[in-house]
Amino acid sequence: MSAEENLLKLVESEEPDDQDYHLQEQVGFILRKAHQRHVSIFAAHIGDLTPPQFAALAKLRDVGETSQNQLGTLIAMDAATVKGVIDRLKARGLVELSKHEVDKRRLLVNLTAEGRDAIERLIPLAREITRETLAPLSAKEIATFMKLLAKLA
Amino acid sequence: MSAEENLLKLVESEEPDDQDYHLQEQVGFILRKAHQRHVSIFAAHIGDLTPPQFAALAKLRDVGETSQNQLGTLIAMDAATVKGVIDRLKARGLVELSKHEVDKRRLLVNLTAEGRDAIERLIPLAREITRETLAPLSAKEIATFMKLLAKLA
DNA sequence: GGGAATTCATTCGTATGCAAATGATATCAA
DNA sequence: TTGATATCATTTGCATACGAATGAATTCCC
Repeated sequence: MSAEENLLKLVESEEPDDQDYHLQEQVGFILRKAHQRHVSIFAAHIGDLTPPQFAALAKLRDVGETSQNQLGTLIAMDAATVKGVIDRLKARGLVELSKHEVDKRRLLVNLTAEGRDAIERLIPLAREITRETLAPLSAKEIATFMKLLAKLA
Repeated sequence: MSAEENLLKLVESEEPDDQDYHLQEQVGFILRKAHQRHVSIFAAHIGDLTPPQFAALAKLRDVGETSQNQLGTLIAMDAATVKGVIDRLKARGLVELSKHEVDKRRLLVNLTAEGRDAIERLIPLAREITRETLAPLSAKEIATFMKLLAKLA
């Protein structure tokens, strides 16, 4: 039975045959592989920064100073994860931390001059990473894919 | 400028404006979020096994006994990662290890009876996970999306 | 046959990613 | 006002994920 037939069955809630379960046809598995491929392309172009670190810098460039938690929300990282990312960016002098004057719970994060330079310099590379990641698709396919992927995310 | 216009520019290698770089429109970022969402759906249905652990069991069910490295290749994990996954499955009695008689470098992995029971029991849940992950899309969109995603992975 | 290159597995180090527990602060509501 | 709740941040523990280095075994090829 083809992958398409299996998917159709699945969506229509027909009774599936366990013999027809194939890992390599499952969204989750392919999603994981596509993500892996992208990370690999990213690393080939930007070796000294990870995608999450880049995301933090890029978002700080957009929104300016924010709290660590708020930044995490903006780039889809939980509090524990964002802390590690910010710690490492701080250790490299790309971001600086300060206390919120009014709300003493908050830890404000902002780009340093060096961090701003870095993100501006990296954005053209990031465009190339996006281009290369999408290279297997035609322009029309890219438009379709991005629309559907956004629905899933 | 719209996301679509930016993508078109990018694909056609026109000069982009750095002001128009938006993290939330980049494939990598959305791919990461879609993957996160899937993992979360997976955890809600199968709490005592991770997607990589499930993948290892499902693939062993397909192919039977294989070497650890070969299994890693089949489920897209490098040697270091697959070792950890197999170690944990072994600790739980779901797989068993043995030495290859001829090629003494190889470590053979196979399902135990318990492991086989587990994967058979979990496959219906995995179908439901796939269904729920794809729920935001129509049947037609699913077919399109899976085709394009496969091209990227 | 034997040295070079390859393959298999392990280990180490670093970096996400998330659940759960904790502490400090802020807000809400009776 | 104060007690319950909620929010922000940190820490711990566990599980991927991968590069790089290492050692053992095999294969390649002259």
